[in-house]
Amino acid sequence: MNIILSNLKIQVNEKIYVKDPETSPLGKKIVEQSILLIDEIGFDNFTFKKLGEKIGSNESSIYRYFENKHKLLVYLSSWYWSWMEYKLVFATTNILDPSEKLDKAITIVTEKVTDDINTEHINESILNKIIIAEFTKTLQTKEVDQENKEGFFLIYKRLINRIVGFINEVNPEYPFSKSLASTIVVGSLHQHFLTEHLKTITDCNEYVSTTQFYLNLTKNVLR
Amino acid sequence: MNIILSNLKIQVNEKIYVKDPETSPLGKKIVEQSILLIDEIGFDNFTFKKLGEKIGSNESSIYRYFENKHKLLVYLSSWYWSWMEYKLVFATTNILDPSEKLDKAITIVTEKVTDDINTEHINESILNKIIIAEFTKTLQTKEVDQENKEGFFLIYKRLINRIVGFINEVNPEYPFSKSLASTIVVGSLHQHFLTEHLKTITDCNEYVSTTQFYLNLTKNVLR
DNA sequence: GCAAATATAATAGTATTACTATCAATATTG
DNA sequence: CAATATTGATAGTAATACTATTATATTTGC
Repeated sequence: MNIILSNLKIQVNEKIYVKDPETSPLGKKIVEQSILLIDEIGFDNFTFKKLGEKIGSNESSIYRYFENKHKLLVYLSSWYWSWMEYKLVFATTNILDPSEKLDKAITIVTEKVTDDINTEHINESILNKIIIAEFTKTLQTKEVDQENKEGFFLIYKRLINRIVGFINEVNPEYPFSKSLASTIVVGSLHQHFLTEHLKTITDCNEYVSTTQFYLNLTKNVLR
Repeated sequence: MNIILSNLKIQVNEKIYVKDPETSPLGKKIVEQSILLIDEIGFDNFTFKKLGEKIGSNESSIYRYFENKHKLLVYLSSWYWSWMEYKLVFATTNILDPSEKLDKAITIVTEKVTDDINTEHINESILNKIIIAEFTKTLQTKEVDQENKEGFFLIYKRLINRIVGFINEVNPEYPFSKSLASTIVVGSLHQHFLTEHLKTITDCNEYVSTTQFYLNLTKNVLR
């Protein structure tokens, strides 16, 4: 997987950016440092001015890559889910047993993320923290229907539907495969959040993982 | 239940507001109309200035009730979960069979909400739409740990823990009752959101309800 | 019923945000 | 090396998120 990923450019819908940040050093710096800054101060407090100061660049230069900070977050999310999709595809390729394949998939999307050294400018571990803390904000806006039409969430929906396919292989009779898949993916983000901030309403902690909870849940639901 | 609720004041943590909006006509108007305005334009576009214009009142008057719009949203959420807790408590009182009680509880927290005519100035149906679209924003801020310490989310956590109690009654061996309860409550909000905006990654629609999905899931997980 | 206290409205003002526009300086490329 | 594209610097605007002050109502307590 490593070799393949190192030669692979994660593709993100062109409508999300003004100029593709992967095509220049400044663009890459914007992506790299925005991840660190959003993690540090939170998306709500994040501004292009602050990012400009952090990277020693002008605010107006950042606007040449992204229309606004919302689009930047959508970009980071798309990148994350696309990267996650690759991990999932490679981890499940050549596995014939449907249950084993589904378990692998659930493990990939629910476990804690470590940095992928093949992507120079992106720290996936920190990006994962941002996704846990901020992902639903990309969806929960008044513009969601318009942005959905423009394909902003295609990669995310494709990832969910890959898991739906695995669920259907395990139990073709189960009538809620889509809801189960979306529950696993977005629910595990929430459980990670609770583990960090509201420990009294989750069982997940350093000893019992979110992955265990969802593996157990899925096994029981589909048997 | 109606008679009881009509005499009942929903209690919200005092630290959330500057002045209790329930104590004056202006306060009630702020709560009533903020629900309508947030639903209309979305929380991100909502400002106290716009609310002031809507209710024919001055911006500065609103600041005497709520420090900022985030606190107002936390107030509305607390109110909502408190109201939900009453519905849950009354719906489950005197039911002896644990499974039946849990099913009732799940139904209450996952089904679509209709207006409660006992609360003059609050339209619960619209408030439910706001909770679906905006609730996670009350948690997902950099200040979550501080606000949690101050008790901003107590009512919500108490509601989750009531459901945890019901789950434990049905199956005391199940090791993930807290994660299951939080998954049901926040997950059902997400399923309602998907039903409205990203229909391709949910099975819930006008014929198959979110409630059915969670009743089925819980039954299978706990048997 | 009136004085005192409280609540609300009106106005003004500040710092920050979220941009857009223009032009100069610097790199890149053909 | 000239043309082109990219970045930086500066300035400017409208909106946001407040705070402060003072005037005007309204409520309440005696």
